[in-house]
Amino acid sequence: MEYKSSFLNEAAARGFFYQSTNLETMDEYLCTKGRLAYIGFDITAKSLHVGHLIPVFLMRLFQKHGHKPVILVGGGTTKIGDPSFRNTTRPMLSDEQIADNLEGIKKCLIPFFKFGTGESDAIIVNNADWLNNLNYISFLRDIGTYFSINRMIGFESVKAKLSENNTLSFLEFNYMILQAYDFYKLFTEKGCAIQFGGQDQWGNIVCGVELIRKKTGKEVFGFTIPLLTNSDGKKMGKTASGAVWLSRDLLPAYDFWQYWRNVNDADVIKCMYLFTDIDVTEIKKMESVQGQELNELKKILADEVTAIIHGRDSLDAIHKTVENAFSGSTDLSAMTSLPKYSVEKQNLDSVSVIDIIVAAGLCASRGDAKRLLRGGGVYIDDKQINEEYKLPTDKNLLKLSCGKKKHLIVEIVE
RNA sequence: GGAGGGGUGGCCGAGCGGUCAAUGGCAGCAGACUGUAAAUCUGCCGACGGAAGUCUACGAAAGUUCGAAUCUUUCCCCCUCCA
Repeated sequence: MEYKSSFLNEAAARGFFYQSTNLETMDEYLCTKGRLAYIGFDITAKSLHVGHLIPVFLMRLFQKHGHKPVILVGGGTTKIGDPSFRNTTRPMLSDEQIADNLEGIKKCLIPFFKFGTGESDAIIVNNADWLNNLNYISFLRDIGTYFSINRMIGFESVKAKLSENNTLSFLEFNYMILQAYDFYKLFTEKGCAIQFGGQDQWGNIVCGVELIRKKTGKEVFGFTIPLLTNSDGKKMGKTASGAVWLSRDLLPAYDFWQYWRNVNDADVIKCMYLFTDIDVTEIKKMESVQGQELNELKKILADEVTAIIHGRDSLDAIHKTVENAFSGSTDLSAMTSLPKYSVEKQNLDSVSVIDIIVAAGLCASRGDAKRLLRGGGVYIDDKQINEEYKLPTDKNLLKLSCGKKKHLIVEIVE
């Protein structure tokens, strides 16, 4: 389908579009540059992770097409916790934790946008600014009157929670109303007439659209992104061993790059569309690539995503490390992106490989490290070692590997 | 307020006095095969210890018992039905 606005065309072509309210009018509306749209992030951790990338990249696209992204951080709503499609209640966070997380998240957002006061410069707003000081009675009279419980319990997100015998607390039930209120605030105070969100946010977004219509008689728009899953059905961006963080304090650029280098074959093209700035027509040409050659695409994908978040400068070191670490090269000094661990020469007798593995955080416990070693998962300079192995005394650099992908440079110092 | 049913390892879910560090599934880790992919097969999967073993753990606390995830009491939490 062809849209009038360049933004919708590209968003749809790249796979960002799931559903929207009044598509035609919104399309028309977006033909004028400098429109505002917002998306909200809860601040439950001190960094964004790969799961947040889809909305972030959508916003980036929005800015690319001359519009103004409004990033809403949920300093207020995080205190409530969005219950949509969750079966456990979110843990309550203290004010200090929230403030701390907020700083971290802001940092994560910086590489994606141009911030400022210009027509299409992104801004960050915090809903704590208007939610924290709400007066209960006047809020109920002013806003609560527009919400019907009958209607709210009809929303899929609520129904799901109720039918699975989970408790939906009144606190959580209010999340929807507050999110609608956010939209209302941003519309009336900043003229922001579009809200983006994940597919699971549909109900919450529609609530906002309705609230604004009832209160102001104006039409605003909601736009949702499809729930993207891996080829194996898991939510995209979720890895098993914890989230893939965007903050470099939590995850070094090298590991971030590796995450993308290792995506499933079936997901490479999808990720190209969503997470890179590569032109749609260019990606189209890549769609025919099959089999082993996909590895090349994975490298491009990894490069492009990493460049956006960690800067293009970070790629050099990563490439050098990868070329050496995965080719059996013995040039350990070239693998600068690998973590390092130092051992003093005089301690060599008392320090075992297991000690190093645990101290460097490659295994969670000594038992874990031992099992790994027994199972043949530990290598020194690419040679599998066994329990009798002693660290050599005649070298000053060693490559210690746990499995084929996790490497550590062991430095023996005087 | 009343009656009933529950709370077990990251999750789901068995066990219902010793053989239980706890079946099974999922997730995870490693090995084989490959392409740093997927699928498949094999092994591992509480902590400490070289090992024997020790410790911690079946919602919390007390108790019965030689011995408790399993029995009793109290407490906390969740669910269902009734009012």
